[in-house]
Amino acid sequence: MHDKLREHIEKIVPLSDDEFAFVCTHFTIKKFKKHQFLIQEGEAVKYSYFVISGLLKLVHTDDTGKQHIVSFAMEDWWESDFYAYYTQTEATMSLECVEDTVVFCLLLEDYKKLCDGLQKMERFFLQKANFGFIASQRRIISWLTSNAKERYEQLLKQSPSLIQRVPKSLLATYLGVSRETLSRLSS
Amino acid sequence: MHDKLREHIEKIVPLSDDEFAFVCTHFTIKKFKKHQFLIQEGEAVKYSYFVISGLLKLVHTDDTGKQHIVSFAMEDWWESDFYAYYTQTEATMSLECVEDTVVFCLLLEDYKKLCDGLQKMERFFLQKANFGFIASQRRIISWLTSNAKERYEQLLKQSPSLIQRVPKSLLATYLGVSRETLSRLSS
DNA sequence: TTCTTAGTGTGACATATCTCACTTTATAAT
DNA sequence: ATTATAAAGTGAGATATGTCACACTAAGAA
Repeated sequence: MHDKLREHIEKIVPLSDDEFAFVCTHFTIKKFKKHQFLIQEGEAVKYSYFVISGLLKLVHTDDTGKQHIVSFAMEDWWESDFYAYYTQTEATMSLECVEDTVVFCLLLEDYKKLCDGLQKMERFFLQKANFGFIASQRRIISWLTSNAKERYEQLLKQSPSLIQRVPKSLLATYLGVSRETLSRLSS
Repeated sequence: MHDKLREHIEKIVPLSDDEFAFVCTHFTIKKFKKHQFLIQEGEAVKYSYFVISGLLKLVHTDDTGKQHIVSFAMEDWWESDFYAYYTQTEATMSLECVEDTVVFCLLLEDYKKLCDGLQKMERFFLQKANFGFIASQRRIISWLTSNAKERYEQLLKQSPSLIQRVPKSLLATYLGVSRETLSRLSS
């Protein structure tokens, strides 16, 4: 379990054994079953999560009750309702298991201790945040430049594994088209 | 000039006079006229920019030559083609003045020195990156949940000053609709 | 197996948005 | 003041996508 975390961090900053041991003290492991919620809209957000295995969806529900998938989180991804997490306010999104999932949990308090106690980890989170920002800017560009079919093809190319694991109706919700339209596109 | 930068940073981390003096040595000031380019697609990205005054647009041009505004940057915003900047690769977006603009310029090298030399600044950039990510995630949600009219109204509410300063044809490009459609929406 | 539920495909029509062509109105330059 | 240029508005038809209704298939539970 912990190996995965170490590998992941060391892609960005190398750690000594002692340092990694220190890092580990800040995380707890949790396991969830398909359909369980890690975060519920309207409630507090205690943790940010690092996914060891499984698959999560981050969902925003609009006024009309329609669900929209803001992002999927698979192995090696960090996920949370980050605004609610950093500002300790109510969640505006829910985080739910699409598959049975194992995660490392990080309290905001421990996140801060980690950054204070080990500058390398602050460096690590900075790089993660920067590339997270870039990734979501790319998704915006994809919206601006492409129609539903092209966006679907881009997703196919970029995350072929996702397409195997997720029902198409969920992919539609992520791509921002109706499931009927997506169905017609793929045929 | 420098006051603006100091105020901006101190919203997140307090600085002593010495520390701020150290910070300043990493920046250079530049002035640009309307229509000038700070970054050109296909070229190297030397700097990230902090906007003192004026207005910039970050533009992605698609295969068909159509321009899409990825973001506007006004006073107190940081802007660049961050992927190209961090990875020192060719720009895939251009950055152009919508108005005469004054910026502080930060070389990647100096960005790194700043983070290494003063942990507070790394903290500052981390917070900026985190909230930048959150902001662009919100824009994605706005796309997923709203039609053109609603997105326009959200923008109006959220950045009323922008609407005064930019021609509607540019706003259309930012909102991802044709200028004709936007024109019909506002009437 | 049999039943139930989740996922998928498809037809018909409604709606949003785009595109192209043209006019009108501002704004800047001489 | 006059002319050029940028911005904005509008009509008409084309296209993309949404919605609703229904049929079909696959997969899990009894």
